[in-house]
Amino acid sequence: MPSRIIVSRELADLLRLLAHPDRLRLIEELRLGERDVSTIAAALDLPATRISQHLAPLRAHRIVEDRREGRNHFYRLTHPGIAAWLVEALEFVEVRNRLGEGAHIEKVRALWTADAPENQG
Amino acid sequence: MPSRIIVSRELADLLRLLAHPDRLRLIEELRLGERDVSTIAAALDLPATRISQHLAPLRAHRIVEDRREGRNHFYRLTHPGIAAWLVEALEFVEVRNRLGEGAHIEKVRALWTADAPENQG
DNA sequence: CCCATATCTGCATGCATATGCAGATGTGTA
DNA sequence: TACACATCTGCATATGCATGCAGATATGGG
Repeated sequence: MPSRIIVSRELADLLRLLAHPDRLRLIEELRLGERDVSTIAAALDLPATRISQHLAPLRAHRIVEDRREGRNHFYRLTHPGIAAWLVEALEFVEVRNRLGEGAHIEKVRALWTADAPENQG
Repeated sequence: MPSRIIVSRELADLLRLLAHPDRLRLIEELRLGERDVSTIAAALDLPATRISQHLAPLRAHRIVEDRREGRNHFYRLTHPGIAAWLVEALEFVEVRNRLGEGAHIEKVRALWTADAPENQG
């Protein structure tokens, strides 16, 4: 099998893994720094079980790494740059959607780049 | 509904749209320049009907644009930069996969950046 | 040991997507 | 008009993922 096809599969796996609103918000939350499951759950207003379910595949694909401290599991982005990379994708979001929201995309994008990240290396 | 959630939805839609090996190869093919459906089908060794099916959602989300010339429909990337952006994602592909292929990721990545693109601007 | 907390894993249902194929649409040519 | 070519659209089946919930595991305190 040609390498080109292998690459496209791995890339597709990665994209599929990221292609969920909750997981994107989760990654955005981790951009602000290390967080435990309950804290993420509270920030995203979702049950902790759901967060754990989302974290499992992200952990398997090394998108996030975890560290245990007592009963809590702290998660962080393996590649902090992935958050910035995701924001760049807004460039390619359909124009109709941008205008439909009644707000400039730059404003919306600011929501993802604000909040003083701790680990933005 | 908070804008942050809206953004995560749109972004997830985009990622889901791209998260298919054939569509990624299709985009990579278009990076080389404008192509008609049959030419893409031949390059990817897939039936033209399948290519058309993949192009439909890409067209709907303005990832690609089309131009008709006689019986042929020529497609091109709306944002040529999306191809380079996708290549950057290889940075985040699980390390185990990289080593498992027995080849340096840089070599594989070269497959996606070679071939003298016409519209890489 | 018993219990509460924090998180993980497994399972069932429902929904979305991929695929293959048939048929429709549009275009060029005789 | 008839026909071939290029592409699109619609439909049926199968597969995969999301969700919600129950139960399992691990840790800390009494």
